[in-house]
Amino acid sequence: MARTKEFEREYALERAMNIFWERGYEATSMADLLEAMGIGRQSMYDTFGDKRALFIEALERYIDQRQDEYSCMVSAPSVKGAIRGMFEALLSESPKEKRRGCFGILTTLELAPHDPGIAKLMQARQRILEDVMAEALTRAQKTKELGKEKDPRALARFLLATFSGLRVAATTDPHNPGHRDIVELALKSLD
Amino acid sequence: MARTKEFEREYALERAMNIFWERGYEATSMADLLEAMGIGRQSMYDTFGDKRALFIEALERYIDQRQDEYSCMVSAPSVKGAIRGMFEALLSESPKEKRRGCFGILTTLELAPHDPGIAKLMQARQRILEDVMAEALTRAQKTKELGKEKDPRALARFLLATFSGLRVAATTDPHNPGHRDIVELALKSLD
DNA sequence: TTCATTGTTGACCGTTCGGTCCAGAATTGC
DNA sequence: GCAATTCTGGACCGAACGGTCAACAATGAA
Repeated sequence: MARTKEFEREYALERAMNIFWERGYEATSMADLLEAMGIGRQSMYDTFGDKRALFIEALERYIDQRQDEYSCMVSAPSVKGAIRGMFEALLSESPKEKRRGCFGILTTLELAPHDPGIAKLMQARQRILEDVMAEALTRAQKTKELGKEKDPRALARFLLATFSGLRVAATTDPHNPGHRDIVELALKSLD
Repeated sequence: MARTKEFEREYALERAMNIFWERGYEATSMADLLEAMGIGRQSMYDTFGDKRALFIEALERYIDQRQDEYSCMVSAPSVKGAIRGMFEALLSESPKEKRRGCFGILTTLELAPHDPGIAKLMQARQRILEDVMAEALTRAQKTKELGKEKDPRALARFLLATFSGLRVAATTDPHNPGHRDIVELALKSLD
């Protein structure tokens, strides 16, 4: 019994996510966001609350997307192959994609140290990711793909940390072919 | 034949570095900086140029300090011991120190993607760090501490990337004791 | 002592910030 | 049709932003 919205919430949120991802929270102005989202100022405040609330929705959307990606990959028959695939996918990104960095890591460093709410959010999401990978490695042990003397939880922590490090390295120097060394040495931990 | 400065440039720069480190570039205002540095507005513009120039000096100071730290450590007789020491030092930081994160990684993600000058700076510094570590590992090979079948350059890349990843993990979750797993698995690459 | 030079101080600049207000347009139930 | 409700667009808000300017204080060579 009232007027309908002229824009799609999900589309606008996707655009906002990309802007925040590219520039970080502080460097992104409301004007930037509104232009990218293609909506008016008031529509934004009515629909999402304020800048911080919009940011958190965008961040959660980003993490959901990444989590879906990785969960999907790791559910493949060969867990080792899937993990290699994750790393290879990063290596084969274009320099532009590498330059872009990781929205999650950026947020952890830019906001989490001063924003307990965001810190909790990132912690919780990190734990979920670790669980998914640890479970996959446990599965790999059952199929004898991974030696039973390995500690799946420790391996999951190690691989995810190295993955983060590789992300940072790729952002610093997107054209450096030496990053393959990082992947090969990281994957040796599975032998 | 003119008035002398009432403040010490190095002291003021150190303070500015800490503020930028804690908050990042965008979230730090000139007012924040001037208060922390304890100097007047005009003194700052006369001495350092503008906000960006001050930031770059602060960033270089930070990287110099870290580079001196690591260079000093890896020059110890046992290279393996020194590398373990680097990781252990991070693990034994207080939660507050861990939360603080790494100024270099923050800058790489916040500014480097849009600021070619800063990107070049970070790339060059990363390469120097890699060289220092690769040379130390080569030295370790000569003293038979490290097997001669290893690739020092690849190992240096891998260890530095994992170190970055550990830094990010420590920032995300400063109280997590599981980060030791990352260190132990990373150091296995030296066996 | 004089005077050119440099450092300090605080007022001031235009711009941009995130956020609010309100008038009017569009939609739906009656 | 009407009335109730919601959405939209633009004017507007005070505050904070990075940066400049000009008056004044300190210094040292002549």
